[in-house]
Amino acid sequence: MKLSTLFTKSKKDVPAGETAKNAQLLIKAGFVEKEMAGVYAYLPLGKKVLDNITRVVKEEMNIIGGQEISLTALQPKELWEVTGRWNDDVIDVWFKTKLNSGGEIGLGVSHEEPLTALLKNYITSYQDLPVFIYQVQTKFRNELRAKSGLMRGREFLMKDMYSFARTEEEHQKLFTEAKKSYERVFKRLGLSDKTFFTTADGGMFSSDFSYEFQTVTDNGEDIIYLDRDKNIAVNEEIMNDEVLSKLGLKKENLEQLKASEVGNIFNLGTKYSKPFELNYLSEDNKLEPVIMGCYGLGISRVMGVIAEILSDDKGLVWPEEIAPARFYLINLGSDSEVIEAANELYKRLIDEGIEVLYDDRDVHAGEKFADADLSGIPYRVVISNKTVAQEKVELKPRLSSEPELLSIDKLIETFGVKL
RNA sequence: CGGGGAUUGGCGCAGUUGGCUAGCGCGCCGCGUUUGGGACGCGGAGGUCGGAGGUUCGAGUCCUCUAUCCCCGACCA
Repeated sequence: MKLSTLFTKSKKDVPAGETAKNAQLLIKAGFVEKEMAGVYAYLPLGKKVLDNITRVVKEEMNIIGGQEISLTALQPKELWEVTGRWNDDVIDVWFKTKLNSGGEIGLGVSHEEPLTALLKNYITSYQDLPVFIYQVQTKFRNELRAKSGLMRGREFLMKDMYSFARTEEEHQKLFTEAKKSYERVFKRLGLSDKTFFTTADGGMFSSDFSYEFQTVTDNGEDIIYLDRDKNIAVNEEIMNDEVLSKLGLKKENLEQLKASEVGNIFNLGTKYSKPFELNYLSEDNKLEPVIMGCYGLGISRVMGVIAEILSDDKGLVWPEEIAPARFYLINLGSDSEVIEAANELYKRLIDEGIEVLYDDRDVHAGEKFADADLSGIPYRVVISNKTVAQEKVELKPRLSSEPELLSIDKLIETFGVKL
């Protein structure tokens, strides 16, 4: 993509009211636009990042056998009355509205009910289980106070996966697989150093604990207590002596940290399968309730968290897998040889299947460098009189301050698609 | 939902006790000079001051109501 044709541009100022670092940077760099509190539109570069995060998540869910579907955002009241969760005292963040033809509907806050109901049409035998089903969808929650930029929205993108097992033991197996896949996701997203498996309250989903992936950041909403040696944490909401001894943790080894919940996985047991009568016939011809699990991952929130914690004073820093492009290509100056060389390299990179954002604008070097840094694209490639004279290009990783000169062939050999 | 702050061109802001054609910076358009870290000169376009009502000869400025945004708290399935 050429920057001269990209309709967005970076800003020098950000709204004073926007204090969350993630929102400030993403708005400044032209990745998102705020529509209202907790509701953001994604612009071309931001949409690429969001899609890339989604891609990584889907790949990992698919590896463990996740089957992707897409449920509906419009939810009929009747479905949620089965579990009592239509009641505003139970779920107080519904966006509810009426159909012109009569019924009452809500915008999906989560999807346990519809999926459990749906599976009644397909799960009848022990031979139909186990199964992982997931979707990536916009969720709507009427938060009293949206805040922290992308980290607590009223409309946000979430991957929610559900597991369906025959027995508690089978559920545990699925749970462990899902947990591992989450660890791979956070590793690929560059968050693993700061993300910890955390035991938390089961909330209204479960009478047992729930488990969260908490990424340490000052802008987080949760407080966790981390045992660095054991690499596990406890959410403040369940911190007490009983829980600690159950988890084998000692108070004196714990470090108090602020964190943001980027993922949440837990056992639903038969909480939903019972009311919806989602049963299967066992080998010995007995009707048994399906054991369910739930695995959430806030994709747009993760994007906010990454913007928040991986950035530096110059701007965003995207991990390679999710960056909007691999290279930020700059032509320096207006000499025709330079521009020609840069244009040629741009074409070559496209031919080689390397994503590149080409800053072909007629602006000063400083502005291009500043935007290159701000955008967080992993590698900056500069074509100038100097590089043209030596028949080389200049390469600089986003976080490095030392550019290196190398030939175009070497560049492509290093970064091109391996066939 | 409680408390605090805010709303003035696309963005960031200023606008004294009410007073004349509402300013500044960024960005934008044109011409020229520049070109390895957000350059400069000259000339332009663009706002009716969140909304509604009121006080007044006169309201961006005062009063009432209202909407929205931000922060702290509560909430967070």
